Amino acid sequence: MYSPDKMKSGGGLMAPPGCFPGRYSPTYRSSDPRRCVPNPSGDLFGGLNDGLLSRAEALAAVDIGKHQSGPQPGPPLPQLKHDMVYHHGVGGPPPHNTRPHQMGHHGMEGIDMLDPLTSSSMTTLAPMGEAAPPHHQLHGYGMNHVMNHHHHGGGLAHAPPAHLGHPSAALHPDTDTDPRELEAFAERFKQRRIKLGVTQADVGKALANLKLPGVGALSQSTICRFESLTLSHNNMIALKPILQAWLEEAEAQAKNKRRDPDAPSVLPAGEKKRKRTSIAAPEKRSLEAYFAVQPRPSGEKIAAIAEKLDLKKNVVRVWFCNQRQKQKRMKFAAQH
DNA sequence: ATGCATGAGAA
DNA sequence: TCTCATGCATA
Repeated sequence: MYSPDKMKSGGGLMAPPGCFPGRYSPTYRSSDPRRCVPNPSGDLFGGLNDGLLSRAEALAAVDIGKHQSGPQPGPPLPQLKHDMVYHHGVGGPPPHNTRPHQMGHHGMEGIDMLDPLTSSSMTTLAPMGEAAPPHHQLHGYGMNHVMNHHHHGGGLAHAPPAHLGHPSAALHPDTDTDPRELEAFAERFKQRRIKLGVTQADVGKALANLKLPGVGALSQSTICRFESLTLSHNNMIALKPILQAWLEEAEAQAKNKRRDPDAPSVLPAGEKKRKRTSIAAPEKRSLEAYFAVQPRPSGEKIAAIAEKLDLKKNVVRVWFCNQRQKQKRMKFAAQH
């Protein structure tokens, strides 16, 4: 389960005054010109027989077979369509209108009607295979001071919700960490933002003009993720006060009709464009199969998988990292 | 809106 | 090496 505990531990809210979003320099290194190479030889599953891998391969093979070979009663393929659904299935959702998950899944492979078995067992509240790694760092991303506004004598942040999956669990006192509160805020935020006629990107940039200590600009991506609650719990909590501040400021200005005329928009001259590798569907399915049996493959395993799928090892490694992050993000929401 | 990626900090 | 916050590029 997630464990927002011990974050910002013992006053050590390391907030390097120079470390805030929107800082680093562009480090494009045109990593690799190679794109996705859809398994060339078709020898996707030859050789390499070591436990998990072969098991995963079987899954992957089946999956692939279902899509390119022919009809097969495919076994439970862990369909990791874990796209967060920030819904607290609990009893009385206090304040907020029911917002249907607004994730517009555009180009996703149409493989959702696979098997309700695995999906259900996962979406319920499965704490995922994570044995709760005892490390949580909430490193400096400048806005620490701000998010700091919630007391706690200097020790740990807030007591972790000692309940797990109890529908009627206790409502901890900390309103700032309450998922329902966050959800409600995100909803309000988006609504009011739109009312102001401001885009997500605008908000991101405007944040820098807020001059809040240690708060720089954020990207459209982040604002979007905040609104759609696709950030980690801690991330949501950290960003809330900042966005709230912006919202209030923006509405205040709107009311006064005073639109700041000075536009500091110094359009950054064009730079190298980073290219995004795109993993082809077949490879992706294989990766998902591997992930199902071993979310955290060793370096060698990764190398093996990479070679099999004819992908760069780093690409595979990053894929697993991102996969873990996704499966984990807002995971706690399911418990609330 | 989301996939793949970077980089800092912690293990 | 992993996690986590975050971003660029793109569907």
